[in-house]
Amino acid sequence: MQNDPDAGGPPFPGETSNGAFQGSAQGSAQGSAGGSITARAMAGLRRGQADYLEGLNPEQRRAVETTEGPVLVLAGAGTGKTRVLTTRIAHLVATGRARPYDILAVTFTNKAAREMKARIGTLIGAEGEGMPWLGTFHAIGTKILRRHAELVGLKSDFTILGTDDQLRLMKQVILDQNVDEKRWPARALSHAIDGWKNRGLLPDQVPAGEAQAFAFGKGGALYTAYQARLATLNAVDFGDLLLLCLRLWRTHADILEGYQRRFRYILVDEYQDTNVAQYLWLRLLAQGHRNVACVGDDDQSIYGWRGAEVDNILRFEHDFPGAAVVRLERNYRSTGHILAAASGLIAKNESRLGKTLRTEDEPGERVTVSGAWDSEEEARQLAGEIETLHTKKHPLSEVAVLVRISAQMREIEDRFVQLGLPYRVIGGPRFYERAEIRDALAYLRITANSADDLAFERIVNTPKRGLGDATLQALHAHARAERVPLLLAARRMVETDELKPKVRSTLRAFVEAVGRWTKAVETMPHTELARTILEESGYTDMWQKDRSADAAGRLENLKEFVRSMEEFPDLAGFLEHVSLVMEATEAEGADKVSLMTLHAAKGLEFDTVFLPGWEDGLFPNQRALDESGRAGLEEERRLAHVGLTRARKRARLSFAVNRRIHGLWSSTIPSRFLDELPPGSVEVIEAPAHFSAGASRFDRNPAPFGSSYGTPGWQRAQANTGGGFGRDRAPGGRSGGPREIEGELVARSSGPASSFADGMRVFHTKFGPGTVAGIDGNKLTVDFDKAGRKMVLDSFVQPG
DNA sequence: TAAGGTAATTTTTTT
DNA sequence: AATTACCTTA
Repeated sequence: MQNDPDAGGPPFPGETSNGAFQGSAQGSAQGSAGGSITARAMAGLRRGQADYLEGLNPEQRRAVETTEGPVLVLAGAGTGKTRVLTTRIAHLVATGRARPYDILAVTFTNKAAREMKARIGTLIGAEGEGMPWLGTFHAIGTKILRRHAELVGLKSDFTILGTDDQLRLMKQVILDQNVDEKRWPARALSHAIDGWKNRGLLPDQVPAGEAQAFAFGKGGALYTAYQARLATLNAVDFGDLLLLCLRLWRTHADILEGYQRRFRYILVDEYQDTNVAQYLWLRLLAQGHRNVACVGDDDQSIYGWRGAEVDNILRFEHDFPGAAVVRLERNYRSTGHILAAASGLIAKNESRLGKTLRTEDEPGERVTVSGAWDSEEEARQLAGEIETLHTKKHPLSEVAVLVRISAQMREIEDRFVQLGLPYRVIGGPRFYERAEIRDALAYLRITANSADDLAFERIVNTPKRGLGDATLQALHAHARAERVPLLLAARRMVETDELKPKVRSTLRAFVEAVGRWTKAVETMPHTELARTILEESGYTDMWQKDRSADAAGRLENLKEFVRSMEEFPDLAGFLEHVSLVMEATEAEGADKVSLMTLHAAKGLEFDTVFLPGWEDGLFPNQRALDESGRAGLEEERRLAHVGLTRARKRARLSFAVNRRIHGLWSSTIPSRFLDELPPGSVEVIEAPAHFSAGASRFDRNPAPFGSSYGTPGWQRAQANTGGGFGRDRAPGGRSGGPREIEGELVARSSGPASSFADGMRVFHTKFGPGTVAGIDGNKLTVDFDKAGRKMVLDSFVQPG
């Protein structure tokens, strides 16, 4: 790698393999009137220009051409961020400043890495191996760790654990340390450890107070024990892939220096999403040549809840003194009104570096806001509108519905199914996360590596063989005492009389089967081996016998799984890929509506975007507010900004006045974000004619929000919907018929906030009779005769 | 051991 | 409402 025979080429744009210079000259010849072709080409050459730089705006160009020293590129939504990144790499290579393998380019997702690879491929013609150091933080971390595994106490073929394996391991550790798993569930502790790892903290670096706050003061001990277990299994979790790099570099300065020297140029995508560990990782590497370019957008930081530090981007200039800061503010995606709405909203955030997106596109349609009686109606409305668009030849693949939480998807999907509207859900449980795939993987893992205890445990009784808890306990005891893997322990125990005859023979059959498969690794093609294993183990049989609805789908997934193995040369190669790239390759191209969460939508764009559920509590999400206060609100606002900026031509916001939350109907008020939108770019839509009869108050009374949007009337409506509308809507029926809403509102706003009082006897449809014990706005605390003390919404309680 | 019932628990998600 | 984890019982 250090000595590349092809590396000596001169830094001369005209001679790069893609023919950039020639292409430019020809292009000019076509459109040029005069005879100065050569002169102009030479001039361009002198300035180091090639046609990959053409079409960049001045800021983009600066971001590409400022190659030396630290650079922070603040790239707003739709400003050509990826283009800048890829062009920058092409530029570095084309001008001879670096060879592809001198450049470290990190992304967060495999998808982003893949896209960047493809785009660089078309720019400089170097495919695949051309950029060995382009990848996700974790992929590159893995690559580095495999080279120096022994220095951090691992073998170079260590396995990378997924989340479920992690949890399984944590459970064992908890058991070992005699911690009550009821009080301290494995999930919580795993999460804590993840958090520490995200902050770059090894077990001995965790602040003592913090470590003691977990598991009766044993937090630190558990972390240490967990790491020890990982080491004995020759395994790492995702956090380790970065954390152990840090440890390696801190303890072996020579190795660090090697990497610092190797990476002449460093590029980071989505910098606003980096956590502390990633930040430290980068900072160590960047100490060498200090040519680090970070591209990000503080206004699109939406992963604070999983450890991303917006601060990293906010203090870049402080960390890298003398850094050049380039702002990309010209948006090439959205029309004027959409951009104005998004900008106006995000301007309400206080902690931001500040950018003002602008466009030279036409204003276009205004962002629409519409209300619905309840979430079902909202779904009907939205689906109806999509159908209308579709009949007007709007491709469905250019329509997206972005929701705050996945629970919102259900009603929308139901409606789509009813109408026969083709749709696809993006995100959700990943292919490799599905139970059947993890099971199949576990079979392959135990076959490839007989010491993989976690895999063994997962499938020893899947399908059910009668090897339950008791058997596993015995195996564990033996394995621990002898310090051998479970499979080996099992192999020994079937030679003794420790186990009951029946269990013994089943276990023997299982152990022998695994042995057979392991032998077959050498002789049998790996896809055939996989098929054999799934067949012989009875695993496919298990699903074939399963009568549940999704069994067929699972079998289909298994087939797809085996098929996907074909792309890899052997079993080991496949397993390596799978541990890091946990995603399915989705069939693209079909004309379908996309349905996803706002988080999943980052980086995507569509002509038309629907954003349902803009209600306080849902969006901004109450929990985010409760847990992170103002910072939480700002992150929610950034999420709204991300949602709006996904739209090229049309953005449609909506809210429902009643929504089912955890199965209970609650009345809701429109999101505060709606009020923060610049009124000039917003159009409030009144009820379309196709509303189902009587379902909407907009039908009979067209103007509760109507043209008076933003006026005191709107404000008042907002202030009162919570207490006002819901009351008429006891679950199970619309008692009393339609109301004159406007009159009701006025009356309400001057009247008392609640018609309940402490000590009043009330009746709740679900919890039955009870006594009011407290009132907080529209929430009542009620001591129910049967159900005990509950917090309920007054709309479901009747005086009684 | 495994099925079946009950109680608890609900954001966002990548690697 | 729906999923899921846990606990009881056959």
